Amino acid sequence: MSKVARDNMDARRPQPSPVTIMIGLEAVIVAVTEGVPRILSVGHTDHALSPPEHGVRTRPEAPDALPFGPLDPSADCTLDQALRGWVSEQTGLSLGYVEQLYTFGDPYRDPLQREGGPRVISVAYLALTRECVPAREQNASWRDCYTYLPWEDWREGRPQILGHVIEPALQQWLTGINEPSRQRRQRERVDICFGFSGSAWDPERALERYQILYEAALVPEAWPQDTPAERLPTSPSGRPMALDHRRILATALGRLRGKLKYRPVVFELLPDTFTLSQLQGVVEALSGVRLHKQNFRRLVEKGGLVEESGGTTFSTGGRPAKLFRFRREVLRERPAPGVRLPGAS
Amino acid sequence: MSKVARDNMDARRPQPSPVTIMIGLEAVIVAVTEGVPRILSVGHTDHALSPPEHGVRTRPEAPDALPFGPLDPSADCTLDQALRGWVSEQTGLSLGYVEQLYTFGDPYRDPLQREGGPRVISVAYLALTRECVPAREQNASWRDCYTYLPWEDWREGRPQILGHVIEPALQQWLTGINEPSRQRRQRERVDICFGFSGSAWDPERALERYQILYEAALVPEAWPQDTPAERLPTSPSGRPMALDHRRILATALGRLRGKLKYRPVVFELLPDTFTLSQLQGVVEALSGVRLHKQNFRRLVEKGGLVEESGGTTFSTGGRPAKLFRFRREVLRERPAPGVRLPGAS
DNA sequence: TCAAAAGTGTTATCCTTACACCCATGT
DNA sequence: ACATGGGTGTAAGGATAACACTTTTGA
Repeated sequence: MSKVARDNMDARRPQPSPVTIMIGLEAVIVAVTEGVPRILSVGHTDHALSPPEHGVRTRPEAPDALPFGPLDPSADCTLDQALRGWVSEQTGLSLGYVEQLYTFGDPYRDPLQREGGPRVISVAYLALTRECVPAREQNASWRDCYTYLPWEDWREGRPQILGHVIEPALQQWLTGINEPSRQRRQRERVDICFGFSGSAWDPERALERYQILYEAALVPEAWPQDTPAERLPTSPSGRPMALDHRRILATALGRLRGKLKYRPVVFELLPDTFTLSQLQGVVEALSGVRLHKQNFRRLVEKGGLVEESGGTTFSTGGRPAKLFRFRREVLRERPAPGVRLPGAS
Repeated sequence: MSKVARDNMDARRPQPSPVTIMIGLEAVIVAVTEGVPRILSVGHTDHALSPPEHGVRTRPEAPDALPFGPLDPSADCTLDQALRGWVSEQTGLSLGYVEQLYTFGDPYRDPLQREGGPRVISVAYLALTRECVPAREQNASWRDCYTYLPWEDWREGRPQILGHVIEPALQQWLTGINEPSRQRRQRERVDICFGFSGSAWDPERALERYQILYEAALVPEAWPQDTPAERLPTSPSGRPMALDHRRILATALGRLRGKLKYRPVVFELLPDTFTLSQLQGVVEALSGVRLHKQNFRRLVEKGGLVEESGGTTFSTGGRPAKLFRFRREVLRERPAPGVRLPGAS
């Protein structure tokens, strides 16, 4: 090996440092049942089950959290394997589709570091599963992901919370910005992300929206640890989560919404055979918008995404529906097969 | 804090382990000049400048590497800030657009771990920059990214190397797979990724293609460290890089190609004003395919992506060209503004 | 018989693609 | 004059979005 390359190698040797590093693996495990997109969450207490009211001053003491497991650096496995391992151990779920989302490494994102603990770097994953097996752990359960991000669900029209709570609060935040050019930039960003002032609502921008709410301190997660209860600003609702887990959830939702359009990931969430309404229901649940029935059906059928399985189901409430299955050959035919959302420009 | 939540916290405390963890930040820094997409690479020796011949048995002793810097866990900054910091320190470049790509954590991906060194987790970033400032470091330089991934450049038609080297080598690899169902699955995967057997070429699948070449041991990076020179399989060309850096490069290229279509990232690589040909040249350089001139122009103009700046340039070789600039307002008007490639289904 | 959900048909409109052709400069 | 690259017009085909309408079940 040449001297140059050896020098580069040497640069990688660890410097002595008082702070050690820990890798945490966090998983957003998604399943859709009866039109509800659910994620597996742990650590919540039962008395906290009722969702907080809009605008109520609140700071839950035992917030929900995403399931996670530490990485054993001496273990002889990849990050993915480690993740699958502890998820199966803790919950009994064997994950199918798994995708790395993002690595979060802000200092002090875990309060433990303040107490002299290690610096925790979290590698977040998105996992999709068909079954909602009740988790093996006592304190884990499947929860509607829109309890955490209620402004993301537009299926019943524009969510009340946007007009009643979020828009005025963000306007107030914007007027509080002194520097004019900064204010203009932020106003544009808010308009684009939240669809204010005539901008369109883009379901994929879930992370950017959460990020803005965080910067504007409209989510309890952004408030300092030691804020006295009476000085807390009002929460724009949405159930909080531990640490930055809601940010991770928003990342997962945005990524999944994007992926729907160009990869056939929906089928990871459906049984082998399904009706077109079921398929549409899952897409709607995840994207958070309603789709035009006839056009949706034509798109997936003529797009070669599904084929009739031959069977029919009578459990529809109306006329029996044909059963379909995913048509794998589409992978050969089209470069980016997925379910196009309207206005996907 | 409730007992449940506290238990969760405690699970995050570090276990005693003989193996320590190190975080490395690696950057794929991209710039496009004169139609060549370049990345900043370090650590190569001058005598290795000539590209290896197709099919030559070779194992460069001082491979090129991506620039990287270790994360100081006690430093009070985010991963992004740390990255910008050492890039500016080492190269003098101040990065504009920066995006996290992926975190690589396979054990023993760095041979140092075998020698009892720490487990290295690499967080890879994609960074775009306009200027090709000659790097401050002696052994850093800008290099055509297709020297590393020659099969990805279809601008002059289908690359020779695909038909002459890669396709036969992969066919041989496939016939060597004993289990029939596995062989069928892998054959389908190869066809889809490389566009064999009538499948279309999808520029975005750069990572999947590299991954296959790696699994088929067609890149030197996949060969065992101690392979004697005479037993080395033939390389399907493409200049190798250190560790898994070529995989990181492939990740970056695929991601960038995808992003071009729905986010206006090209403009991060162009000066403030530019001609439409320059714009097209950059898109072509990155996507690796030629685009239809007139349609491209109409798409970006009627799509509201650019506006005339008023000026013209005479350094074209033909008729002077109007200068354009990026039209920021498009962000408001369209949910996902980008440059559509042909056949984007 | 009616509600509910499945499924079919048709049309106007826009966007993509491909082709042919003209324009302004340097040599 | 001509080569070179910049720029315009137009027509065919396909995809999208919005309509109204029929069919088949359970209650």
